[in-house]
Amino acid sequence: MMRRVEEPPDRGERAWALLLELLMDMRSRLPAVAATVELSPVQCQVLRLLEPSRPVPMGRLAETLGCNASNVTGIVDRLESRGLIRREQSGRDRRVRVVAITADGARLRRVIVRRLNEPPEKIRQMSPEDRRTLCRILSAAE
Amino acid sequence: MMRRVEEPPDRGERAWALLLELLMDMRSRLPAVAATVELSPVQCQVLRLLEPSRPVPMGRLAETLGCNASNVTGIVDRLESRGLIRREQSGRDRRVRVVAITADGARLRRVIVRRLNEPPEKIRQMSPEDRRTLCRILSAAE
DNA sequence: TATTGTTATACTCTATAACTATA
DNA sequence: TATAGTTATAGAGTATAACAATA
Repeated sequence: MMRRVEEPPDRGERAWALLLELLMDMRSRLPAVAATVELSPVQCQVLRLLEPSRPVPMGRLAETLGCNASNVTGIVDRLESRGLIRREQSGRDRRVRVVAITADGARLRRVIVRRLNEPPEKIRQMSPEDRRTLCRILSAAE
Repeated sequence: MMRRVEEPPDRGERAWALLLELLMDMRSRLPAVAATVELSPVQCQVLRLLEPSRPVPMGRLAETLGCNASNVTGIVDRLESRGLIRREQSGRDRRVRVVAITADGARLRRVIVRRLNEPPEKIRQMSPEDRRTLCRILSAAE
């Protein structure tokens, strides 16, 4: 039986395995950055998700974080008690509450985003051409 | 002043920003897979780190997980009480304890690895050529 | 009736500090 | 003295189930 050596059957397993490795390596990055601003990893993640002037409903936060809705209550409580975010009423549906970032929150958010965006060693060591190619592929995958 | 439009100054920020987006998206993947085998995310991660016949010292686990050594005690306690791993003495230095995976642990580990390795939608949708290129670039970055 | 967010509960993760046993 | 791992403690994250307000 012939084996096609040049192109083994693959639905993306190998590409994903390599990305997964990177993901696992980077798993301690968010906690590390969060610690520099005295936030927990999830709190940091929520702040990052809240673009200024773009309030997000609690339910959607739970979805994005992949956690139970009841947790969001506590996470938002703690961020709100530090004045970084604010709960607001959403127009139509009076059951829905949205979370908006405050001025203080936005300032801290900029610090967080800047630190998270600092590319790790592995990326910096790539050739400019590989980086461009990587950008093209990942942009297309959005 | 001339601006080089084709190649803006960049130490990998954009490539990293795109990867970071993907990684943040994938952040709920480990918890999801962990839940299917009734483990916590860290417990799942530890099991994944423990290749059969390759015991790992507690201290190195703490390092890899990016957490305090005292946490590893509890995490290892819970995995050990379920018979998935075993603490053993390390040869030379009698202060060091290594963690080895059991037969039961190895069986569960295979399930975990198989589920984690299932590539997500974004990867599957890439063209075979893009996937090959991605593999090449990421492999080189190891 | 179904849905959004909250509360109560129980367990896990986390860092800090103090401890033990080795080195 | 320094290091590897443990214990105690306190705060945060997590899921489940029961609940209030609204749809």
